[in-house]
Amino acid sequence: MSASRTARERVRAELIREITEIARRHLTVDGAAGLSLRAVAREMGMVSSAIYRYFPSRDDLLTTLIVDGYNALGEAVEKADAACARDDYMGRWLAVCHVVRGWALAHPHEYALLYGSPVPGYRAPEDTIAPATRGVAVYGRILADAIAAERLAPPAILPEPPATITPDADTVRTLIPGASDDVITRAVTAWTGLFGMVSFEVFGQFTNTINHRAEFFEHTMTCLARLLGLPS
Amino acid sequence: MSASRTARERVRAELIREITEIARRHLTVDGAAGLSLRAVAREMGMVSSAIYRYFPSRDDLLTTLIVDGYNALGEAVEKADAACARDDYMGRWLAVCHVVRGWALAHPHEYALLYGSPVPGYRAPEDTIAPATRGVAVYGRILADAIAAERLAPPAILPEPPATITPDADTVRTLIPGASDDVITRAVTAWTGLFGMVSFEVFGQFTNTINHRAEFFEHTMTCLARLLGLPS
DNA sequence: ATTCGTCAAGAGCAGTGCTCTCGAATCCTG
DNA sequence: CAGGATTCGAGAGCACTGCTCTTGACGAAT
Repeated sequence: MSASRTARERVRAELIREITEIARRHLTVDGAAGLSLRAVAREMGMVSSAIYRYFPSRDDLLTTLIVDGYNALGEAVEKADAACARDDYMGRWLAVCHVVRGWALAHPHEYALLYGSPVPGYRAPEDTIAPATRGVAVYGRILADAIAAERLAPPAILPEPPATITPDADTVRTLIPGASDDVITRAVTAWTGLFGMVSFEVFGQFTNTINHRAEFFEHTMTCLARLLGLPS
Repeated sequence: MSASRTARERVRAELIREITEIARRHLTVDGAAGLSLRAVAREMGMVSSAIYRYFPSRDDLLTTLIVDGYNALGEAVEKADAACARDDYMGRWLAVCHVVRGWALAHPHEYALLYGSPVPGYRAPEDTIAPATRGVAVYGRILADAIAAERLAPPAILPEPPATITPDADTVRTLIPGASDDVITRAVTAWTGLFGMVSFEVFGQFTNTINHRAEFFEHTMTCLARLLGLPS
């Protein structure tokens, strides 16, 4: 029962892989709503009903694509972070920002699937939340490292967060050990700022407005880092 | 040719109104992908082909819904701003934030249509860009008023933006007269931060993480205002 | 009163997700 | 190795979608 037992299981795993591969290609071309089980089956030389042997519904196929997307982005984030000097906290943050933006621009439909409007009658299953935390876990590690090295110096321009959010901050603190409530809220603000910026760009909110987007992005992410207190 | 010429045009306008009304109700219930021309026609006691007398395609119906959405949100923003003292710049900004968040939570599918992933093969026509600027115009006016009153004092914790983005800043400056490039970038950062936060909440990115969302939102928006330099 | 434009209705096309049944191929067990 | 159990692909079919085209009826202008 190591990698593959029977021949049937081998071909089954291979078929599942091939289906998701074709589906991902259709997704990147036509978007989530254009993903058709019948079209995938047609391309595989199968009949549509045969697909249902491998994916009980279209939503399940979509779910694995979402999971794959989170993993792909998460892995890219991990690699970008790993390529930086451990004590270059600002560089690590900017690397994460750039790889998120780059991945989103390279795979806009997949990005939309992860961070855009949820698809129609689709309910996000439990399987998606674990891989979804992969990217933000890296982010938390960067901040935790900076805190541990006493290099995080957030500028004292903000009011203290209300005590109401302490329980929520506790949840986030599992990702950023040692962070105060103030740092937690700054961290979430910067994180949502990153994705807000990327979403605005990917979803076309910047058309006819911001054209030097790479430079603009670079600068605004640096600003968010400053708000966070990351050392330059 | 004043309000209504012939009886035929009257009933035609009324039918268009009724179709969009039913379509909007279907939209808020089932989402954009669940919006079906046939279902709308069925509810009106019409046959599906009759709808095409009034909307040449499903995308055109969607476009008017998008335009209506931008106008509804824009009008809400305008009203919220108008209800504040003109020199309470922080209050006006927070009012805008709250009304955006409230409207998004009350109409998640419509919000997704405006600020989420663009629908499948749908290309945003020109008609949508004008109403889309209604909300951000209010935002620009708030900042412009604060600048004119010399009450905008952004904390000097950020690096100067690169000169590359000056042409883009010029474009935004038509909305915020008198703003420096630095203020412009801060303003865009705060604006995307607002929508990033709202999108994360509406699209379910905060589930199992941030639960005291109203308080959290209030605080983070205050932080963004501080970054902007709005007086408390 | 007749002509002309507008309209609702219906049939129809091509496509979708999904279910069911039916042989055939494959696997596991005796 | 043989037989029963599982799994699988194929096909038909249901209910639904957006959209097109034709047909016949109604109302308004000439």
